Amino acid sequence: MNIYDIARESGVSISTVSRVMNGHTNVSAEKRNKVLSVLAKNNYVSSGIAKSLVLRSTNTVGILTVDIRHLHYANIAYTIEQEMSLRGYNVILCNTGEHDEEKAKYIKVLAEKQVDGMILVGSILSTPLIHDAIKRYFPSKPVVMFNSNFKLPNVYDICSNESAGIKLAIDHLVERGYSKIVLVIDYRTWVAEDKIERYKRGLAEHGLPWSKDSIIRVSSGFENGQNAAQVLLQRGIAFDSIIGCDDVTAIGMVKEFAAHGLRIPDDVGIIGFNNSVFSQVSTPPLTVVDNKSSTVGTSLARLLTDVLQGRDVPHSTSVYPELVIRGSV
Amino acid sequence: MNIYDIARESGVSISTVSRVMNGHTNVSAEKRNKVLSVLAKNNYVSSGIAKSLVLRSTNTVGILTVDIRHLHYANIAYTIEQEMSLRGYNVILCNTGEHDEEKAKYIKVLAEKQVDGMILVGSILSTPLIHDAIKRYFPSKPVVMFNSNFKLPNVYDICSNESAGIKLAIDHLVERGYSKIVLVIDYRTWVAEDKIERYKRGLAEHGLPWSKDSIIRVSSGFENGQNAAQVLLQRGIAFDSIIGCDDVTAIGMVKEFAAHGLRIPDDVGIIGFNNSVFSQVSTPPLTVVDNKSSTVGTSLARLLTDVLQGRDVPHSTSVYPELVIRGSV
DNA sequence: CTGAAAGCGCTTACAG
DNA sequence: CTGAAAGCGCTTACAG
Repeated sequence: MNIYDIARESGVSISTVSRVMNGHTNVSAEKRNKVLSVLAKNNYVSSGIAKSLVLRSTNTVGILTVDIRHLHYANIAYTIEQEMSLRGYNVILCNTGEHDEEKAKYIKVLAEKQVDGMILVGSILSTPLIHDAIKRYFPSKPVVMFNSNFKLPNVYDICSNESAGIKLAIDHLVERGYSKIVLVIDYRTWVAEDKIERYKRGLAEHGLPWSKDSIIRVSSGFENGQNAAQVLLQRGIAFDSIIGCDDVTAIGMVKEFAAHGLRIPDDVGIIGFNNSVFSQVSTPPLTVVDNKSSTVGTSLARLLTDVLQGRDVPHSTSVYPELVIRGSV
Repeated sequence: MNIYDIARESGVSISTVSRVMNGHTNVSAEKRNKVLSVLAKNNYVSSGIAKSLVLRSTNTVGILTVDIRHLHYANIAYTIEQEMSLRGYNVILCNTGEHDEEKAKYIKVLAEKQVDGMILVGSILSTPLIHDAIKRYFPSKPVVMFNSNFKLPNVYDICSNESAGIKLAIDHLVERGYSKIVLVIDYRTWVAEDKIERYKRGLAEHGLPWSKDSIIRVSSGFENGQNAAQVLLQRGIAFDSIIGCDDVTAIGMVKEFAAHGLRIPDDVGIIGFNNSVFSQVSTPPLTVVDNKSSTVGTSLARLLTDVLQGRDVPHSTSVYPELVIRGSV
C-alpha cells in the first residue's frame, strides 16, 4: 500500500494526499477530511525512505563510541539520543571497539545510509585513519566530535579539558598532604598525552619530582584496576595517592588496596574520573573529576542540530571539569 | 554524484555500474576495472536509501529500551548491536522512558523509517498500548521482545524466567539461615507480579509466612535503594534479608544499612539481580541472580536475523537465571 | 556480457 | 485549491 492506493481510495491525486500527510494548508477541508479518514482506516504509514530520497535528508544521525557499556559513554549516548529525538532525529548507535578499521567501516556504512550527520565520542577516535575515512566518505555533512579534533571544514568538536582536571586533582591531593602521586592512563590518545604533560607540570608546580614509574598504563575496567593496584604494590613503587583514568578502574584499585589492608584515604588517596554512579557506589565514595557527561551529550546534540539547521556555531568548544569531593581523598 | 555520473565517466550503462558495485560476476574484466577505478577515483558512496527503496529492506533494525544508562540494558543493547553488525545490520537506539505514549511514538517512527525489524527490551514494554502500536504500525515485520510477550503472528519473545530466580534466591537465603525475607520490586509489570507470586510460594515452601509489609516498591537506582533501606528501618519492619530488584538499587541498600551500623551479610543478607559490574564493585561483593544479559542480547539478535532470513524459529523461548554467590549473603 | 526501460514511494514546482 | 509530470538514485527482469 502506497500513496497511490490512498489517492485512489480517496478520489484525489497523490499530490493532494502528500499535502495532507505533510499538513499543508492549501487543501480543501472536504478533501482533507476524506484523505485523513482513508489514511486512518488503513493505518497508513508513509515511507520515510522514499521521502528521504527526494528530500535528501534521513533525519537520522550516527553516533560512534568505543563501547556503550562504559557508563560514561552510556550517559553521553543517552543524552544525545534524547536530545536528538526531541528535535526529530533518530540515532544509529555504533560500538566501534578499539580497532581503527572497524571504526572506518562504520563511517562508510553510515555514509551509505545517508545519515544527516555523525557524532564521534571519545579521543580514541582521533586517528589518521578516521580522519581519512571522514574526508573520503563523509566529506560535506556535519560531524561533531567529543575529545577529538580534525581540521576539516565539516568537522566540529567539543573537548573536555581533561588536563585541567588533572591540575584540579593534583592541587587537591597536595592540599590534603599527599605527595607521591601516581597517574593512571588508559588509551594512548592525545588526551592521554595531554594529561601526562599536565601531570608533570602540575607536580613541578608543587616542587614535586616525577618518575616514569609513577605513570602507569592500563585498560579500563574493574578487574584491570585491581591488577593495576597489584602491580603497583608488587613493584614496590613509592606512592601515596592515585589519579585514576576513570571511575570503574579507580574502584578496582580501591578494592584491591583494601584487600591488602591499606586504608582509603588514610594510606592511599584516590581520585576517579567521570563522576559516574560508580563513584557513589564505591566504599568509600570516590572523590572525582567530573567531566559532566550529560552536559556534554546535550551540547554535542545541539551543536549538530545547529549546524544541520544552518546556524552559525564555533568549530571548537571547551568544557571544563570540576572536582567533586567525596571520601576517597 | 550518482550512478549516472559514474556510468558516463566509465563509458558504460548504469546497469553495469550497479552490477560491479554489487559484485555481480557477469561483467567483463575490462569494464569492471574501468568502473572500479572511476568509483575509487571519486570516493563514490552509493545511496543506501535508493537501494532500500527498491529492495524494500533497510538493513536497519530498531531497539527500544527504557534507558540505556542502566547497565543491564546497556549490556543487552551492546550485544545486540555487535551481533547485528556482524550480520550486516545497523541499529537505531531508542530510549523510551517510562511513558507509554513515548514508546508508541518511537514505534511509529521506526515503522516510517522502514526498519526491517524491532527488538523491544524490558517487561515494561508489555502494555496494551504497545500491543496496539505494533499491530497498527508494525503489523507484519518481525519484532522480538525480551521479557514481554504478545500473541501476534509477527512477534517473538525471549523471556528470562525471573520467578525461577526468586526461587533460587529464597532457597539460598533460607539455606544460609535467613527467614525474614523482604522482596524489592521496581516496575509494575507482569514480570514483577510473577516474582511476587513466586516469592509468596517460595516462602510457603519453607513454611515461612509473608506479610504485605515485606514487599516494597521502589524506583530503580542507587539513591532510591538508599531511601528504600531507610524506609525499611524507619517502619520497624522485621527483616533479616533482602532480594533486590537490581544491582544498583541493592547496593544503595547495602550502603545505607552499613551507614546504620548493620553488617552485611551478618545482620542482613542481600541478593542483587542482573550480575552487572556493580555486584563486583560493591562492598561486600553482591551475591546475585544472574539473568545473563550478554547471552540474552545475542539470542535476541539471532532470533531477529533468523526470522528475517526466513528461518523457522520458536515464537517463545525461556532462559533460566543462575545464582552467583559472592559475599552479601 | 550489456543496456534501455520500468519501477520502488515519495515531493514539489508548474500550470490551471 | 488541484493534478500531471518530473525527478530523487538505485535494481533487475528482459531482450539482445
